Amino acid sequence: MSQNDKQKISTESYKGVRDFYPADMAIQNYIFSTMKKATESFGYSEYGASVLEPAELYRAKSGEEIVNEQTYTFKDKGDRDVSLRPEMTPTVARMIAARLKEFSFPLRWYSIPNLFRYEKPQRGRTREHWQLNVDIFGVKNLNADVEIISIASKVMRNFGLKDTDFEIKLNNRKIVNYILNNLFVLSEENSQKIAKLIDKKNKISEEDFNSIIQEIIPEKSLFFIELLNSKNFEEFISKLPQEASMQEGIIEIKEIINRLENLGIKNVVFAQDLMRGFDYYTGMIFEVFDKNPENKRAVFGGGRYDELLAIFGKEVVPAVGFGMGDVVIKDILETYGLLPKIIPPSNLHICVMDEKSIGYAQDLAQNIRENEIKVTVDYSGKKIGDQIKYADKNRIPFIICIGEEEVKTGKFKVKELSTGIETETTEDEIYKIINL
RNA sequence: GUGCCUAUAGUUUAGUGGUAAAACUCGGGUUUGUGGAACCUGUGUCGAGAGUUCGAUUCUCUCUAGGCACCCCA
Repeated sequence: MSQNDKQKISTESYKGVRDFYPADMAIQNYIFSTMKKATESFGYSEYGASVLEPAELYRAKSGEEIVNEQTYTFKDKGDRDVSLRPEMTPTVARMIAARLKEFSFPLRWYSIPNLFRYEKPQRGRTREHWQLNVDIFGVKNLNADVEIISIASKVMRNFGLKDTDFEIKLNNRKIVNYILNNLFVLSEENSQKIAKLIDKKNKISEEDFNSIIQEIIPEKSLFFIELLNSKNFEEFISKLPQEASMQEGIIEIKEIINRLENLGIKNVVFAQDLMRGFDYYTGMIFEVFDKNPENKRAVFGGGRYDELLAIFGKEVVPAVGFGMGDVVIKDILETYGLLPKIIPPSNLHICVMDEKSIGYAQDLAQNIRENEIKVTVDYSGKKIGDQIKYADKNRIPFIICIGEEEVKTGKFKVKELSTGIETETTEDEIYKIINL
């Protein structure tokens, strides 16, 4: 068998998933640690779960078709239907429902799971992505909504984005539902059509938009369009009848915007055209928008979903949360030039002059590492110039050269590559120079 | 999932029906204990498979992957 010329295995990664080479991983780690730090500053605890879930978890919520077409679902050897999780919310809801009696609420939980979706890959749309999920369970009042949006804002700020770079759009399902179901009395089918249409309002022309509205609600299309085009919240509500079932939603929005403003979060606006895909939302919904005029787009969002735990047949637990994907945020940090510079893997590179000195160099490295300095030893046996070149290419800031002299005296020179300055020192004193 | 476009060195790209080029990167070398330079040099079965042809990297088909739009939206 000549395996070499036949049946070569491709070096390509599986369709729609990414390899993370060290440079990519460094960025990924930076993104994750920034997310974690912001979230943990609000006292949230990290949880985790397997990527494998029984497929029925998603069927219960989304219906058979979506499970078959949009998720990775297959049979295991025991004839069970298994899915790779397409989102985290059902998992966390399951975990909480399972131990409802054990917890004292509220629960503040977060996770950065990888999620899978069987979709045709495109820019910014992969088959595997990671998503920060932040949720608070067990708080019925608006304090939870305010807290969740505060965290979202803090994550953005910690990434170095300014409040003027992005906008937090706010709407409320109570208002949306009232308008679609009570005011225009739409069938389920039509209200879904309208919801989708509103969602892509900015993608299609005004004429197309208006004519589709006209088709669905011929008698009241003008009123609908006028309502949707309201310039601000006041104008919007002035056009609506005073109806109790909707007043709640209006009060909530006002209250949330006010309280966030008092917390110094002022880039929050009401947006009557904000819909969001999931239908399990029951109250406040929000979406963070990149205001970059070149590329206005939704970055991430979330909302309140008070009924979701009902699918497990347990008592209902009110919940608010959001999810933030790694692909979009990386994109945005790139456009704003906010990705960190390359972090050197090592602080100190020990160059070795001759074979005999390697043992000494290793021992030295071992001791220097006690001071939390990251040390690499060069075993290449190459010329000293090449060893230094290696350190330079890998952006290792300091080097030491070890040869017969150094082994004999125990003294050596530390060289900082950026300045070329050499300082004579010893094993015990070296941390003073490198920690400079 | 549907339609369209693309695929040449590690990367970005040029090019031709007679088996390929540039820039940068990477590896090796030229100064025998101190780098970022210069110079020399190496690397490709031209995405995979099949067909047309004397001959295919070039034309045709299939597949694979990527991109754009639709769809979907976490």
